[in-house]
Amino acid sequence: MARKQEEAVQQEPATRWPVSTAKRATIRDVAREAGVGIGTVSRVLSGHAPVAPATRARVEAAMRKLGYRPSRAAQALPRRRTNAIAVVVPLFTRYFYVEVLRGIEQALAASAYALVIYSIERAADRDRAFEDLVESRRADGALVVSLTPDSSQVESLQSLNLPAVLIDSAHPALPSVLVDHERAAADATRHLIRLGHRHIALIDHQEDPVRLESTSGRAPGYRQALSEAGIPWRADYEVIADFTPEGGQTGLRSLLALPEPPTAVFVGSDTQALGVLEAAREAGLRIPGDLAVVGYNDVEVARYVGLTTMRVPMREMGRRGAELLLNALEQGQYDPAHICFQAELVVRRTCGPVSRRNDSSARQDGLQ
Amino acid sequence: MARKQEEAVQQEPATRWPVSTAKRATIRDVAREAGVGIGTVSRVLSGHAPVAPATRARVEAAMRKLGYRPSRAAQALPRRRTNAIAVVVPLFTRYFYVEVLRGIEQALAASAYALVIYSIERAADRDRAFEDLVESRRADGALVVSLTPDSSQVESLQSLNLPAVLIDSAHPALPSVLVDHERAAADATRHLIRLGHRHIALIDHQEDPVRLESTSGRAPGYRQALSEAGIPWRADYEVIADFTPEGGQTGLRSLLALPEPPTAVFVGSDTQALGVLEAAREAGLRIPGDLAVVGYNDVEVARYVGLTTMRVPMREMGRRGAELLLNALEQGQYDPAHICFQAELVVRRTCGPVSRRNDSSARQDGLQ
DNA sequence: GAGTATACTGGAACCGGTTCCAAACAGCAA
DNA sequence: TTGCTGTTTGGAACCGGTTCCAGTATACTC
Repeated sequence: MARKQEEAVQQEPATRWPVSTAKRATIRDVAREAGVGIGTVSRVLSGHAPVAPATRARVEAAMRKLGYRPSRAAQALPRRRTNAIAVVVPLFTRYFYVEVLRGIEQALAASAYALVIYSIERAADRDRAFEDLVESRRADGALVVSLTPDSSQVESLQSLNLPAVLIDSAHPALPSVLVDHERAAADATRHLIRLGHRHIALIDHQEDPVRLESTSGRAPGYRQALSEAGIPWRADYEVIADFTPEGGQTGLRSLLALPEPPTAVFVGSDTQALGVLEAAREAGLRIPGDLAVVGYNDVEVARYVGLTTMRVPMREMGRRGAELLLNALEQGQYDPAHICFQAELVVRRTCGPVSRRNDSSARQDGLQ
Repeated sequence: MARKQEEAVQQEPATRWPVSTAKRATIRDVAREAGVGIGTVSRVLSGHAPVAPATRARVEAAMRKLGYRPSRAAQALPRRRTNAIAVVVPLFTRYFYVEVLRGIEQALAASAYALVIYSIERAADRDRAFEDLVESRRADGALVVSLTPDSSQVESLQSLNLPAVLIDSAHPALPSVLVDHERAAADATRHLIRLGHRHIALIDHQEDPVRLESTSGRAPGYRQALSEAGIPWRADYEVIADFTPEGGQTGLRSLLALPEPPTAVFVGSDTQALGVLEAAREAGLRIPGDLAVVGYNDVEVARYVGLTTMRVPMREMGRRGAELLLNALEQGQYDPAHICFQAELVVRRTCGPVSRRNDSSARQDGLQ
């Protein structure tokens, strides 16, 4: 009888936080205390304009004495900038997005910008986030991950003078950082072909529910690599499955049930690939002997599981996107780049030559 | 010759974003357009005070015509609130923190609050974040994850009237949401004891670099369970390793090198437990036959790998913490709770009875 | 000693909202 | 018509900073 995760609430004497005690000191209080004008205090704060050393010292003493802290809200108004950057990101939990966020965070850490997150779980959120972002001018710029704003949204961004950079999505009017998914998929498939495989299946996931256009490009790349090699494309070798290990698992099961099961699978995400490995083990297949598997993304555990996969430079993408945006903010104009990263094949233990018969046809390393 | 992940930059005609074109319409513009006073426009916006239907319609028409959007920055000043909540979170990449964030996000999605993230990677960041948070009043409240503010920080939070809730850490003056790590560790160890194990090791990680006090509680719980069962504690069975799969791997290797290696390991994190499983496989140990493993957290892949582990309700913790904070903001006073969640043992495939000799002593399910 | 930079400084005006007070107006009873 | 509520409305004052202009003091030149 499993104990439920009950939560024990320990009551304590009610901790009222002082509802309206100490009023914060304002710039005028400091000015009075130091016997100077508010302009002088402001100058001391910003450091832009010259202030006599003696005066500066008096003002600083007053600030310290009063525990003065400038209010960002008040600064934001005349400065016309919030010193925050908004990130619009779908499906917070997926490794890919977390990694991108991490990269963004790294780039922003050095700057003075705060990070405001808009998480999108459903398509409806998407528009709400854009609304809020654009309307409220809560941030000075936006990073949009894996989401393509529609033209009216791009228009409002522009008319509001709100610079935005797309990461893993594209729009002609906005700078973007992307991965050549199509080429990556082709490379992954070519690797399997070079290993001698002719029966190569694809297990991919549906596009994210919030991403309106499907630009994944994995299927096109896969097909192209096949056709290059003169391998006929087979509809029954292309499986769409959930973006979960279980999805991959059922995906592979259905492939193994075919009259002529594949000897290799290219899986559109490592998350699914983990399930593929599990299903293979469960079916008694030896990897890579009986089945070769290539994943996609290079998730943290992939290295550990020994999964051969296409490494997508997720963190770098975030970093680069943030840098682009910071530049734009600084310069007042876009760096007009569309930066395209290439995924890199990482060979590990889950793929090898097609069978023991022709093991001389290729070796596991030095292939690229 | 592996192709490096080069980035191809495609130049495009410089996309200058209009530097200072359309000035945003202000509330005064709307008032003029609609032929009313600014007060009336404000009333229409807020909906608080009564406005004659005809007037409201005129104002709304004017707003639409001018594309008017109220500025949050301007609203924040007189309202004395920013409608944002700050989350101070260490080590963004760890699954635990991402899950907590996810829970927070869920709770906040319904509210009108934006989410501002302060990510802490080094101890120095911690104070900087608090400084910024407190000083600048960028948010109306704060959620602090796994970090214990020092007393001066708590003081400034209180003197500034900034409500804060701690998640996975505690302070007498602040509400908190935590897990009973000690009990959880004891439960995990007891489970192994009940399976008949007497040689039980602990592999744990150092405290997070940014968390000053070490309140993990895993070692104490482990030791307590041992002593309850009359099993002598052995220094060589307690290993501290990096918070990575590799850490777990080397941890287990060192345990296996002992003259009397353990038959079971309780690992302080699933991340490390994955490495433990790998090291066991590599050493030719059968799991759970030769080695029983219990992890900690119930990371996403744990289920999939079949890892028996203590489930920590990470998302719930985030959600609950955010709710506490939202309540505090709404009511102007703290819900004075210290909420304590219990971790739950999730039995999967990585632990079983001590050896084949006494396999009748316990069964894998129905143990709790 | 007058003339003129130069270095500081004070504070009004402003950013774009909210709030509140007083005024305008409508409706109704006396 | 007058007096008295009650509803709407206008706009000044304010939130807490920044900016800029004008003014004062000091220094330097001739």
